[in-house]
Amino acid sequence: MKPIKYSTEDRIHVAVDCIIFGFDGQELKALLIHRKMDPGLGVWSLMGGFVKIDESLDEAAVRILHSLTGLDNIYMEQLHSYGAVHRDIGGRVISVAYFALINIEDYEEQVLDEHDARWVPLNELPDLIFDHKQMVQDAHQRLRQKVANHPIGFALLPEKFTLPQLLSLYEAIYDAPIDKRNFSRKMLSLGILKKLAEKEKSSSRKGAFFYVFDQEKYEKLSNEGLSFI
Amino acid sequence: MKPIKYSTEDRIHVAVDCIIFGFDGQELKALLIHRKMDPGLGVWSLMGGFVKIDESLDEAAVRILHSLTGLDNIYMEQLHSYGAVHRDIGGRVISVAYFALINIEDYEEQVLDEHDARWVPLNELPDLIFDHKQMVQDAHQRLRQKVANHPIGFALLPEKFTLPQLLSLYEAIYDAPIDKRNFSRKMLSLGILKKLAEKEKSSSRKGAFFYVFDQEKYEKLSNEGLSFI
DNA sequence: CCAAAAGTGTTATAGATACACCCATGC
DNA sequence: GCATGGGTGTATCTATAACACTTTTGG
Repeated sequence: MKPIKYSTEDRIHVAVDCIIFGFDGQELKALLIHRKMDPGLGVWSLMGGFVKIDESLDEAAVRILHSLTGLDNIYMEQLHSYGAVHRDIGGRVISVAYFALINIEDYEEQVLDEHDARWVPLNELPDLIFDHKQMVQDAHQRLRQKVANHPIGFALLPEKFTLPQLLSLYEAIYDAPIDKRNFSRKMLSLGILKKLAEKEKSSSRKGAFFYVFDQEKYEKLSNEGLSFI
Repeated sequence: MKPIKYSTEDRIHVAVDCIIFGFDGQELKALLIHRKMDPGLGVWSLMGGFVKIDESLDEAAVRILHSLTGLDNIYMEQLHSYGAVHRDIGGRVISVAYFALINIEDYEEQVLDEHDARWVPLNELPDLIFDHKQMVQDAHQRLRQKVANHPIGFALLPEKFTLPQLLSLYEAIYDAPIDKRNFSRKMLSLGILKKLAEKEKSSSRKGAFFYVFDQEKYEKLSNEGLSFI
């Protein structure tokens, strides 16, 4: 770290807040906690923390996500920075929001209790502290845009997933029904899904074939912009 | 301002840097200055400044834009926050980048000299300080996405503009030729341009009709997403 | 044999693309 | 009358949207 050469005035707390999305097969959910510090102790909140002087914004986001979920190598993207003067009643804090997509099955029940955290469906959001509800809504909006053109939805599903599961995910994200014939034709025509011989048998007698996302094929194709959905 | 309740550790300089776009009828340009402070005095740079403790990020962006251009009520949008630990050699500084679209004719030559500023075509960018070149490239990319779906390109043109001018603008933004018949059909079919009786006569003998962007019509239509171009 | 979910094909429509000629005017 | 840029129409193709029946199999 180089010595600080700028004046020490005008330095500001910078926080990172994480909108963590999960999908349980039915609904799109966000991981919320009860805030563990004053002001606002106990109020519903996103997971967050201050950026340390010797870590980048991205590193802070990874650290904060890890501290709540125990997970690494998670899809994460910077959303927006929130900088209203009085957005945090504890003092001047600028917050850089990140959103993350995790496979909800990877998330341990026990960690939920340790952090007093809960998965909450997006259409049943309680009041959140500060501007966190706005952040969740902005993240949801961004997710909708993004999954339409980028293969990131898979991060919300297990590694092996079925087309009906993928369809349900998109319907949950858009909160709208999607025609399954058009959907599967389009998804498969992108050429980035690898069909497995194995079937998922728990949700129907017939069983649905598993697929995996083929990262390599995708990178070959995606010299910019396939269109999903 | 409420008293600071959080510890004074971990406070960080937060800067705003502005990518200011202009269009001279031919090329898309960015407004660059020679940096006026150490470290990096004299190096090509974006216009920027530290966020003050009692102003929001958006306010800081407006202030900084105004200080360089004298302009108010300018289209401006937050782009991204840049937070690598050593991105600024003068100390730990997180930068929130904003991009602005201005009508280059509104910008006074004299202000250029006062600030040692210059309009530089995007494909002739010199080396810029820190990560500013990345910021310009990210902003250009975002502008491309945005003008495809939102009526913000008009902010780069005079209030009254012709279809050929608008076409040139889009061609400059995408750095690609666009068919003028398809373009004007599509633009006009959106129903957000008002044709004036008056013609622009300086660039052709026949003259091209002026249009103005019809904000009201747009707001009526745009309960989400027209598709431009 | 039946209930439940998986899988599959065709038609209609809208939007995108490609393409070339006439028009109006100042000189 | 001619050079210059402005303006316009049509045909093709591709992508999307709408829509319903057959298949599989565990019980």
